[in-house]
Formats: sequence, C-alpha cells, structure tokens
Amino acid sequence: MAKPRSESKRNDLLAAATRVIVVQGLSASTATIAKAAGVATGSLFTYFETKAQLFNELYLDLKADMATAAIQDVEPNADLHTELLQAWTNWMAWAVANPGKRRALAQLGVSEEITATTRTAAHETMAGLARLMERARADGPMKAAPMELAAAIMNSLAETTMDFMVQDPIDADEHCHVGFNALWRVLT
Amino acid sequence: MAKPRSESKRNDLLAAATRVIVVQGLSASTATIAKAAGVATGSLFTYFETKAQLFNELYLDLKADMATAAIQDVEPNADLHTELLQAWTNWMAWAVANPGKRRALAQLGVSEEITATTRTAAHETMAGLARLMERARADGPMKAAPMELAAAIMNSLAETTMDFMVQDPIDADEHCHVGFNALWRVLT
Amino acid sequence: MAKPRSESKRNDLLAAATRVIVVQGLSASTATIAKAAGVATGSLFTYFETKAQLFNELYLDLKADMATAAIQDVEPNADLHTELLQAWTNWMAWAVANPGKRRALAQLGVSEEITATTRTAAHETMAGLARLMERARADGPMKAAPMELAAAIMNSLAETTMDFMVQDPIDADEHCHVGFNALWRVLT
Amino acid sequence: MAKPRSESKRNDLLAAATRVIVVQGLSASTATIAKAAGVATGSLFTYFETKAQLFNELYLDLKADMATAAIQDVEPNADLHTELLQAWTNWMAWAVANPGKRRALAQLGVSEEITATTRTAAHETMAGLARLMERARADGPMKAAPMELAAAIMNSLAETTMDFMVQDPIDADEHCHVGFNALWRVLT
DNA sequence: CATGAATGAGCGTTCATTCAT
DNA sequence: GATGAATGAACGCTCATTCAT
Repeated sequence: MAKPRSESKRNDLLAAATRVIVVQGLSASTATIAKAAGVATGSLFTYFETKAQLFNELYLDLKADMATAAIQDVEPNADLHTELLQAWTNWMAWAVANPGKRRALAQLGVSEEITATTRTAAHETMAGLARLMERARADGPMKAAPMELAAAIMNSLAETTMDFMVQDPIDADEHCHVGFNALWRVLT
Repeated sequence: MAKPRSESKRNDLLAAATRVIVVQGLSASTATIAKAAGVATGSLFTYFETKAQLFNELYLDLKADMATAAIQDVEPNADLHTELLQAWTNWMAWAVANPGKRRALAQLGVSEEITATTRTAAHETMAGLARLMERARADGPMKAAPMELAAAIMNSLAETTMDFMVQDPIDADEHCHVGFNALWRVLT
Repeated sequence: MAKPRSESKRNDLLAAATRVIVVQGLSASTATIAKAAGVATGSLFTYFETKAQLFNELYLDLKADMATAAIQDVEPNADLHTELLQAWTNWMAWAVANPGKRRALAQLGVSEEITATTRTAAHETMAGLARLMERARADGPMKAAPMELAAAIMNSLAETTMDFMVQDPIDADEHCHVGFNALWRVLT
Repeated sequence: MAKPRSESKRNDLLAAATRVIVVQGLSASTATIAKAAGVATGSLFTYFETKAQLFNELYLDLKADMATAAIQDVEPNADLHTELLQAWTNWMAWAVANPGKRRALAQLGVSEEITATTRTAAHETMAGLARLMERARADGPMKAAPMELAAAIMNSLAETTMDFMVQDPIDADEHCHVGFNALWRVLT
C-alpha cells in the first residue's frame, strides 16, 4: 500500500491503458497495456493489484482530468449564464481535444468492473461543475426535483453534445451552443 | 422432413442471453447462455452463426420491443403534448417493468460488436417515437438543429429519467414527469 | 449391410468427397461432403457407416480407377518394352487427366484411417500392372529381390514422375520418358 | 533477469511432438503434446506461435537431423560409387535407428500446413546429399533431365527402401543394397 | 429412406496472475 | 523492484454421429 517507487511509471501505465482501450476496448490484455507502457507484464501488478483496480483508478483519473478542464479559468461572475456557458465550453473543448480519453472513459463508465465506490468518488470530482449548475437550477422549474437528477441530465446532455461535436467537427461550435441552450432551457 | 428449426428455441436463447447478460455482462460465455436456454452448447450456433451475431440480433430484438411498447395505444390527437406524454409514459413504464431488458440493451449498445447495420436497423424501429418528437421540435428553438441531435437528446433524457425511476421507485412518477417536462422545455 | 437403395447417390458422395478433399484435405467435414453431393448430412451415414469407412472405400475406388486406366488397351505383345511403356504412358496420362483424383489419393494414402485390409485390397487392383513389371524383372538385376520391393519401387518412380508432369505440363512428355527409362534401367 | 526461454524446453516440445505424431498423426492436440513434454498447455505457445508453426519448425528440425546423419563421416574420395554408397548406407541406418522421426517426417511432409518457405529451407539441408548424387548423374543417362527430377527419384527410392528395411529388419542389409543398386542403375 | 437439428466432447488459443531469476 | 516465462482454466466454435420427424 506504500506509494510505489515510480510515480511516472504509474502514469505511463495509465496513459498506455487509455491508448490501448481506445483501440481494443476493455478486453485489452494486461500484457498489451504493459508493453504499450514500455514495462514488463509483471510490473503492471506492482502498480495495480488487479486489472480491475487499474481500470478503477484510470476511470477516476480521466474523470478528474475532465472535471478539472471544465472549470479551469471560469471566473466568478455576477452573470450565471456567462459563467455556466464558459464551463460548458471548456468541457466540450476538452472532449474535442481528447477524443481518446473520452472514448476510454465512456467504455469504463459502462463496465461492470467499476465499483460503486469509484463511481461516487468520480462524481465528487465533478462537484465544481455541479455547484455551478445548482445555482441555475435553484430558481427554475426543476427546483423541486432532486439535485442528482438535474446533474444527471446535465451530464447526459453534455455527452450527447460531445458525440455530435466529435462526429461532425465542422459544425462543432453550433452543436456546442445548441446543447448549451437546451441545458439552459431545462434548468431555467 | 427433419426436425424444423424451432422459433421457440430461438426465443429461449434470446431470453436466456438477456438474463445472463444482466448478471455477467457481455463476457457471458456462449456455454452459459446455451445452458440457461436449456440447449446444448453447439445448438446455439444452429440459431446464431457467431456470438456477435447473437448479440446483434438480441440488440435489435430488444430495441424493437422497447419501441413497440412506447408507441402502443398512443392515439392520434390534436394535442401534441398529450400524445408525446403518453408515449413517454409508455416508454418509462416499459423500462420499469423490464429492468433486465434495459440493462442488457444498455450493455449491448456500447459494445463494439454491434455493427453499424444493426444500429441503423435499430434506429429505424424507433421511427414512430422520432416522428412524434419531430412534430414538437419543428417549431421550437431547435428547429435549426439537426434532427438527429434532437433525437439523441430525447434518448439521453429518457435514459437518465429511467435510471432514476428504477433506482428510486417510490418517486418514479414524479421523476417521469420531471423528465418529460425537461424534454418539453428542450423542444418547445 | 444390404446394398443401399441408390448406387448413384453413393457415387455422388464418393465424387463429392474427392472434390472436397482436394480443396480442404482430409479434415473436410462430413457435412461439407454431403452438401457437395447434394445430400443431407445424415444420409451420408446411410451409405458409409463412418467417415473412416467412406475414406477407405474412396481410396479403394480411386486406386481401382487408376489401375484400370493404366492397363486399358494394352495389347499382349511379344515386345515387353513396348507393352510396359504403353501401360506406363496410360498411367501417366490418367494422372495428368485426373489431378484431383490423384491428389485425393495421395492424401488418403498417408492417412492413418486407411486400414491394412484396404491397402491390401488396393494393392490387388494393381495386379495387372504388377504382372507386367514382373516379366521385366524376372531376368534382370533384381531377380533375387522380393517382388514387392520391385513393385514398390515402380510405384514410387511413377508417383515422382507424375508430380513432375503435373507440375510442369510443358515438358510432361519428356518427364514421362525419363521416368520410364529410369524404371527400365532399374528392372533390366 | 526473468526466467529465460529455455532451449531445452523447446527441444522437449519438439521431441514430444514427434512421439505424439507417430501415435496420433497430425491431429494430435497441442494439449497432448504439451503434456507429453511436461509443460502446461499455454507454455507450448511461448515457444511456438501456433500449432502450424510448431509443425513447420519440427519438419525442418527432423529433415536437418536426417540430412546431417546421411553425410556424416563420408570422406571425399576419388571413387564416387564408394562415397555415394557410404551416404546411402548412413541414410538408411538413420531411418532404421529413428523410425519415429521418420514417420513423423512423412506425415509432416504431406501436410498442407508446411509452407513453401519451410519446404525450401528443408530442401537446402539436403544439399550435401544432392551434390553427391549430382556428380553421379552428370555423365549418365539422366544428364538431360532436370536435376530436381533426379533428386526426387533418389528420394523416393530411398523412402521405398527404408520402408522395406524397417518392415523386414532381418533382410535389411540386403534391401539396402538392392535399393542402392537400383539408384546406381538409374543414375549411371 | 431422407432430412437436418441436436448433441457435447474436443479443439487451438488467450490471458490474469504468479514467481523464479 | 523488474522481468517475462509459466500456468491452466476458460473461451468461441466445430463436427462425427444420432434420431425425431
């Protein structure tokens, strides 16, 4: 349980896993991931107890990466619309810039191997974004609905928007705004 | 002249596959599925050429089942809101009544094994629902957006709503309406 | 054990087996052979108790076909050289005209499934040819050697010659004579 | 640093494959071969990528073993007859001493799995023997025939002679000479 | 007798994990 | 700690043969 010797090798493994999952899906073998990371098959298990553990940690890592990107440089501002739009735009930009990470994340998200604990922790990395949305929801037509439902709706709108932006890059900006406006109409 | 290929055995296999996928995911073995259907391992391959073919046919089958349930008994009506709400309610009711089918469908939907052809065919089974939504969208704020994006948003709102209804059955009706109202605000 | 109803279906199966073996080798499935013969999978077993039995009967059939072709129209003649050359030429012509039969025969010949009994019976179909050769050997340098060894040598020279004739059809006639002359030198 | 791939285990697998093929033919399962070699089923695939690869390498190995045995201790000598007889005798002795290797080699030789590349390489291991025979042929009645045909004839005479020597060990020496004399008459 | 669906043992190969080096 | 060979259960799929129709 002590922190393993080389933090960088751990990161190499996570990055390699992302790359390999994009191409081969979750059935990618640990040997393939290790080789892609430039590490011996056995060494993978020095850094991650099991394949499932690797997947859980990767899920958390990617989710945090995404959440961080979304709220980066969003300045507190009197105008909530502006603030939320900025975060949304960041979020979409991350998806467009990191299609591999997003695909891996999508695959991991539906995997049976990701535990409830991991999902909860991943959820928490999104707190900043959720808080922003909360402010918009509080006075709108969903004020009586559970916050979690609103958050889940925001997430699913975001995912759908990303799909279209990645699939059809020419109209990406347009899709980005269509998605945001839909969200804004849902919330306010 | 010989024992004819039995439609019921095919259905047993599809039903068994659904049940097994719910518990074990897509890595469920063909042997397990065959046993669950009460047939020999080899017999599965009389009805489906490969495991992937079984999955594709199951995906189509479940999608059609869902689509049929959604538009059942929805009467043409001057009031679009009433009509769409009825379909939405049917749809949600199917999800609540068939959590296994829904989980299997979700897993199959993200599988790499489901071909583009199958996805297209599955999409077409949803045409009735899509047409209903189209009428709502045509005059609303998304009139300029691609129809597919609107359909995808409807789908993702539906999925999110279902999740909450299944997870929290006590407030299921409430969640159903929250979801529908969100959709209505997105479209109109 | 009674002679099965349709002699022609039996022949269809033997011919189909030959064709299929050429392409797929001895691992060709009984289902493939039956389909190639235009017969149901189960029917094959009406005509041949087992796959091995089919192979044994086919081996015998092909060997007899070859032996018959070799001595066809060879007229008794005072000049042994002429007579043997004629048979040899017939033999080689059969190989060139029936490359499929020959390939199937070659595969069957090395199979573990062909029994000693079948091999003996097959050997006997070659008696006419052997008798011819015997007359040549009786006074030559191999007079003290067992007849079977001489016959086996003749066979192996024939097979080798056929290989070259089939492989290199342009010089087939030349190879035919080279092979015969080698045989003649061995025997006389 | 890790357990190195062991040359001896590779040889164990080749030897085990030889033994098993003699008894079961080429349909011998990889599991049987691995068990006969005293390794786990999976380990076979550490040493040979596929079953076909194992068979190709074994074919080459056995052919080289045979070729080496044939020309061992054959001293350059003015008298070609003596030299060729010595090689022939060595060759026949190898066959008698290694009936298992010979049977395995025969089975592999007719297998569809042995590639042209492997056959070419195997052919080259016989170069020493071929060169010896060439010297005999060059001035004889086959001087106009392709060298390959002469080589193939030598091979088939050798195989036939071996068969008789193995089958009838009491007269093995006699058969050995009969075979050689036949070859000598063919060539000179 | 003809048919072809049913059977289940058996196949070649993969892979998460262990452990000798 | 790093390495990669070793392990053997498990996988998708095939096939000779049987037998209900």
